[in-house]
Amino acid sequence: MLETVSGGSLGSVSGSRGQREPKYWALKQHLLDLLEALPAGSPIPTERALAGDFSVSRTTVRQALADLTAEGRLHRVQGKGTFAAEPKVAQRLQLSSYTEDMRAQGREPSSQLLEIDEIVAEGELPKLLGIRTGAKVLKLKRLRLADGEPMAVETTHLPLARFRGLRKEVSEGGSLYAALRERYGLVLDRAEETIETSLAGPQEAELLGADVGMPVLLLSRHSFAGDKPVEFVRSIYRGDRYKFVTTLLRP
Amino acid sequence: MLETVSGGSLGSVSGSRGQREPKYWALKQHLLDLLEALPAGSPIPTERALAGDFSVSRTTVRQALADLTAEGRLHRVQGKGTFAAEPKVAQRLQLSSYTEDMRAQGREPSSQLLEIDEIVAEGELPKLLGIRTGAKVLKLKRLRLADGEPMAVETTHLPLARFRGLRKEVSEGGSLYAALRERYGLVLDRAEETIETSLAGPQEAELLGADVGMPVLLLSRHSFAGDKPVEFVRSIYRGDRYKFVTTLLRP
DNA sequence: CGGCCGTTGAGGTCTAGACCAATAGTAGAC
DNA sequence: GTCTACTATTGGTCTAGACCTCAACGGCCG
Repeated sequence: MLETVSGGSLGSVSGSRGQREPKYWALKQHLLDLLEALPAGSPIPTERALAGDFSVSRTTVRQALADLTAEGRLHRVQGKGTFAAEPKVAQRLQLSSYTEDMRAQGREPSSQLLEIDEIVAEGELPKLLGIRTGAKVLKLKRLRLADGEPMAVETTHLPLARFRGLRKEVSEGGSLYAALRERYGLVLDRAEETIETSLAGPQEAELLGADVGMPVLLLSRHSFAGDKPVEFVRSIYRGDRYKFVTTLLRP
Repeated sequence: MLETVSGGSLGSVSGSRGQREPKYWALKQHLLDLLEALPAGSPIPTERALAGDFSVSRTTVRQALADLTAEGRLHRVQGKGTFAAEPKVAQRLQLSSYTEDMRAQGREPSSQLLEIDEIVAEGELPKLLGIRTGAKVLKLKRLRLADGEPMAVETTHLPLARFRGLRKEVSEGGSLYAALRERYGLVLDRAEETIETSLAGPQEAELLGADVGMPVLLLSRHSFAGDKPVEFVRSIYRGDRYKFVTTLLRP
């Protein structure tokens, strides 16, 4: 049976902390307690059951569930139910390829090439890649996976003029960084990264197997080899399943 | 007058992309277009006005507004209205004090000491600080500001035994890192940081002047001086206003 | 046996309206 | 003139119910 500690139901808690305590918030706290004792993947009661048990409307239940889903504590599947989510996986912030990153964590990396195109540089791209507006840019869009699970959607931009033939190589499934190193003799030695939050749109949500509106981590990487810009990458990671780890050293 | 490009209203868009296009999503896209042309701080129409103009229920309008608020595009104030939000501010990821960080960006840093307590180490804390369970820990909770704006809520844990007298020093407004350096001869030379997403709870939201449920960046920092752990910090940053920047070098 | 199909039940979207809480302006009392 | 109290307006919470899509199960038919 589901009950709060404070008496009968969730209703009118307005005496405990001297302030408002919305019902959806109380329900959320209760579900958090419940989740403590639940292994990942366990189903939790249905929306309608929770509404009945706690004598609130389904809308109120959904407000609590939406919060917990956005926090990465729940996983919802239409037609099936709502389940306790998996814990987060760490992603090391370092100047290495995706493949190296994942291997170092004992996960099996793979990629799906979603899109490969030659586009015309405009907006912020010319400045970032050190080329003129209108120059050709190689745009790569890849879905990154670890152990078969979608991890991130990565969009890479490279100046096409410097890397003739790269398109063919990457199309055939080669590693981008390996091709840069072996074919062009380039080793990336510096990168500027920014990390910020955003929300998953329908396209990203579908690719990542996530829910629309889920918080994501937006990672932008601007890489250099010998002070010349080589690539500009924007990656979208599921915020509920991944976190970034970095080690800082005093110079 | 507010109108979509596709005819009269948002209703029944179901022919455009062969799939569902929820009304709240269409409204959200429309508002994003509107925000493009709006300076930060401008008010947008009220919930009831939007509901009327687009012939949808207020609940549907609120779903669109909640998304945009979580994305940091809108700022909502009860009793006043809904406004276009400010753009993000960068926060450099480096092994330095908050004060140094902010100064380097030309912002005036300040702090408010919210809480200072001696607690007993339990859970993960003993391992992180290299002490035994039950040992005393100095817990500092501070609100970090830049130019008077709340930036983050920072909770620091230090092993009390190594730093007798630190409590008094910090209570009197001294800089923590300066005290460690000058009084205990300690220079932090390494830190492990993790960055992940979370949602603001009522307490953090109030301190940060943000809305409950807004995505936040949760930064954990584990700092060392000569291989001995010195502090463990958890900071909560507003995800809509700050992003983290770091430079990575090939060793 | 195997595939089709309807039923059941889950979450997803949406409505129309209610009351609460905070804000800001205004009219009246002193 | 100033202060207080009222009121209109805003977002915040909540209800009770509707209809949708999607997934799983099971029985019927070939």
